Amino acid sequence: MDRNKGKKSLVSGGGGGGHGSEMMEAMRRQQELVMQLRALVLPLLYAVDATSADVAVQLFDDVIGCNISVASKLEGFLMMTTTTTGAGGGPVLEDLLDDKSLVRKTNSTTTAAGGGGRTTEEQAKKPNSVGQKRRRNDKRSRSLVTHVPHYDGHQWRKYGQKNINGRQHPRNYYRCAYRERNCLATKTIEQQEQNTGTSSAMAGEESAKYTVVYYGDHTCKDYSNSMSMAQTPRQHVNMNLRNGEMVQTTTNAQEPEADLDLPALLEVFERSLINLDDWNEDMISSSPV
DNA sequence: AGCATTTGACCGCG
DNA sequence: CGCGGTCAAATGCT
Repeated sequence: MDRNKGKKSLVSGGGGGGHGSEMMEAMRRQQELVMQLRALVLPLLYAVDATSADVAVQLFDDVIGCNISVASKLEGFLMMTTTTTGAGGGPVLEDLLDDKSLVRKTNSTTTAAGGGGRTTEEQAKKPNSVGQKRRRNDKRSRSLVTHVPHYDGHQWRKYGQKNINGRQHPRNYYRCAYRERNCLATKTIEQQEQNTGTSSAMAGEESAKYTVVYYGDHTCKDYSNSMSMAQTPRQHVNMNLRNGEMVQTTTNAQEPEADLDLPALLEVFERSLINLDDWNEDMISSSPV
């Protein structure tokens, strides 16, 4: 069957049912573009003027916050409208059916003395425990290359690190910090191997590029200040550009969501719908720098 | 003391 | 069977 699994059928012609899907894709694309712009601008701006860069961080954060908030509500709205039969709206619901946590581990496994000193006898004792690992869904993944992989406006928690064969740098696995909030968004960050010209060794650290691959969508609530920050002083964002990572320890995650008029929003977006024909979901934006 | 990160093991898929 | 993704206890950090 010509299901939309194999290819991106929803962005091809634009005919038929889902304007909402196109709008979701437009929102996602907007997120990616802003993120790329942020990753491109911030390091340069910080090298010049830290104060202006800080303002830029707030602006970027605000833009992304608005975008994600709208996208989240739009997705919820689409799921409500498509209901069960899903006349033409299918892909979102279908993707959300990835219930990996349905089974998890049913065994108690109290003897799991995991971590560093696990003995070999214990792993033989529990063949069916330690949860079901399912291979990541490769569809709907969005990747980008950036110098600052942490400037995506979200808060992530690292849950794994793997050494990929034949690569210098390991691959880091992150999940949304609000995974308990049914947010299944994950991402992987992997530093690209660069053949440094032996001239400047520290340039490798400073201008290291990272391949960030995003999986899933953020269905969590508002992650931070979102769109009502014009009045709030908001906390400071610590940025360690030397290490290439941003330490952002926000604790105000309990901000309620703002009310949005989704029908009006849909109307606005229908009037200015972005053309998505040339956007691949696998776009590895080779930013030439 | 609580939480995020680390890190070895487990497991599904190709 | 090996690789890659995830889990979860241990460890480190604040």
